[in-house]
Amino acid sequence: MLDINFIRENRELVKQAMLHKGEKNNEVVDLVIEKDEEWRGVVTRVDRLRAESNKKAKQIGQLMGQGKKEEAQKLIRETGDSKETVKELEEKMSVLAIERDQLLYQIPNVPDESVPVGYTEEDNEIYLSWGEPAEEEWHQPHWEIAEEKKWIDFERGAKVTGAGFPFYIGAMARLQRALINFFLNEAVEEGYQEIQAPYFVNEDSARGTGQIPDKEDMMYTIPRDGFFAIPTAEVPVTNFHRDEILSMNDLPIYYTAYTPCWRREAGSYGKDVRGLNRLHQFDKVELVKFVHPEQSDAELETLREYAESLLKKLKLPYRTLLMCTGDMGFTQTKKYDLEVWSPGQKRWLEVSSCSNFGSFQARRMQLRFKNEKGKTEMIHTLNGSGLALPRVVAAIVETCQTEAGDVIVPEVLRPFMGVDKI
RNA sequence: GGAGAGAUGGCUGAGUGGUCGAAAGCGCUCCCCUGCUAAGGGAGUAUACCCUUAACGGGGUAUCGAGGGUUCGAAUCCCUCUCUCUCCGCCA
Repeated sequence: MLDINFIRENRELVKQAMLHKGEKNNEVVDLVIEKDEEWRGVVTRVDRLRAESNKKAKQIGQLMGQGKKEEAQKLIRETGDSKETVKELEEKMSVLAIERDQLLYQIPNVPDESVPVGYTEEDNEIYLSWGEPAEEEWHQPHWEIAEEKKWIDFERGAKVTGAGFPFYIGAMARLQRALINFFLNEAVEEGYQEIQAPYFVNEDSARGTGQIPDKEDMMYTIPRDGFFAIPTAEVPVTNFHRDEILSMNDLPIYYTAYTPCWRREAGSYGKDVRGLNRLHQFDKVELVKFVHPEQSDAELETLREYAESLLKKLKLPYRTLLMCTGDMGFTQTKKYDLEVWSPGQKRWLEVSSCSNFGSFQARRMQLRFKNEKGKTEMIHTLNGSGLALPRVVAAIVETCQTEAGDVIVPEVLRPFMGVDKI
């Protein structure tokens, strides 16, 4: 969420930002400022009343200590009338705070100045392209190749669990394991600390990274225990430092984690969901950064460059999009999407999304650090995929297939695969 | 799953109804002393919010695992929950 004081001082900027992100109901900005003013008024009254009764209680304590029981009794009789008022006001105060926060949660992060203003994916900017997308007609979509080679079993996955939960078999299972190892090794080499995270999180964590309240439907729930199956490692890893105050010397912190990801993907059907394009369970290696606010712009660029380097090493043609204001999501200030070329489908597939969240997530999580002046300040968080597996697998299978039908294993994966072709 | 013990500031640890936001020690920061890494002396050292100030600052409120209750007054008493530890059971 945004800082209420920032909103107060930048009312028009925040309203404008909401319009740019495609949120038409920007009068919530005015409402939250009104609500905050009301809340502050009540806080002031409560604080004053409590100060009075604290003072009296202290006097009574002193009198009791000196043995002046009768004088104390007299004072005790005088109290009590303000007690009711305090109680009423306290209730009002907490109701107002909740109402204010609910409004606050509806206000998205403000996009960075460098982000193009736009409302559909047409408005995203092609930031750069790498490699020559294969155009030959004989390239098959990966689901055909996988079926011929018996590499992926969607039917049995559907029988055992449901649609979108495939089995990977033999060389395909091995390829996934190879990619996980390759991605983790590269990340560690780059200076990210490898961590293994829980696959379920509680409600506070889901709120910390912003899945709740705005993207609640994306997650699978375990209601009996109040858990959510993680939709991305971003959730447990970013929440790792929730409610902490870090020292400036700790920064920057880089983490990488491999986890499966579960997404309900409610309401998405059609040709986009064929094969590995969109699954309910998939594997991903995630990258998370905690950085000094002044560094986050530069850190986003190095994050993007690192993610791109993985595609280069796999020799998969890709392009990088700078997402426009309307297409980049609620919590981000700036976001790049990396899309790999799928020669069998003749389309681009998103395999990574690198985002800067500024202090938006940190404020929800109360994740702070002591700055140069010894003051506590919100940290900036960033994350990116490095990378999401299924579409990379699809791209490898389609791109590296020869006309004869073999799939040539990318060189960097051969140490993990043990073979040159599958 | 059953039984018991516990949760206090960066850490260790005192505190069982009143002047406790909290002793003491350690750590850390600054200053003093000392002619050289040591030792000693002094001061400071949580977080959030409100009011006030141009600012430095000042005043106030809340927080001793979380939430609720009793009381003029709660770290301290009562209730609920969470977590940690020990023992038993079960188990990859």
